[in-house]
Amino acid sequence: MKLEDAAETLAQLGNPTRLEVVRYLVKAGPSGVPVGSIQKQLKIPASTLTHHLKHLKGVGLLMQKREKTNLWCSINFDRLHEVSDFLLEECCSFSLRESDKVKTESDAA
Amino acid sequence: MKLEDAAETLAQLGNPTRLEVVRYLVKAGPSGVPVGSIQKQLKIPASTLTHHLKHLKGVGLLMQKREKTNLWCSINFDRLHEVSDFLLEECCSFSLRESDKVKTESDAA
DNA sequence: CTATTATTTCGATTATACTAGAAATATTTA
DNA sequence: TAAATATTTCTAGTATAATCGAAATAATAG
Repeated sequence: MKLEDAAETLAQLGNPTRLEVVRYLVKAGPSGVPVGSIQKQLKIPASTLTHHLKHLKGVGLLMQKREKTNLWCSINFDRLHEVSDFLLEECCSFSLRESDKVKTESDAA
Repeated sequence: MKLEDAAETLAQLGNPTRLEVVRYLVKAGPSGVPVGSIQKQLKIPASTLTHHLKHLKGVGLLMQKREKTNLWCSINFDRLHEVSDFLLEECCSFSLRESDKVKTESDAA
């Protein structure tokens, strides 16, 4: 995952309203829930919710599928894993050489 | 971890410049690096960097320790783990009852 | 076609974030 | 004290995001 994609995805997760939606969708599991149910359960105004869902969809965290009048929403678990992994990847491989950690003569140049 | 704290932390991670800093600090490992090294390596203007470091510190992702003229920065790995865990927690426990997933008569009320 | 339900678009307000240059401050060394 | 290095504060321009009511648009059922 590219850093900029990760940043964009994290930014979308970094809004309390959206994170609440994500959490709700995670709990809902793969089958998902209709937009209207999210709206009523979490008490988010419809237009606000649509706005946020568009954001989540934009970064690939949300999948939608229409069935009759309902638009079912579900989390893209793979995507969520990718982001989570990005945060921790390389956590255990401290690869900077010591010489890069302190200001050296060449730094000053 | 409370949802709002998680959201705030994710929001801070969701800026490309800050995420780059975080990645750099993760690579640097527990011993960390001075502010100036980050600034030169990543080519971030000093004032911009200070600004971002303050944000990271604000959500507990960054630890700082002065030694002579250098201010050493290191990642709070535990904090990073917490956020990462938040994203995935409950991922495998789909706890919404089916009755909550579809609009019901009581929904309409 | 009409009514009903579900969702989106529009528009406007308000707030907050990113960026970085210049000047200020701190800390050490000579 | 003076000089050098390191970091922060100040300030300001610019951009982007969050919010939500009202109206518009789908989609279906009768």
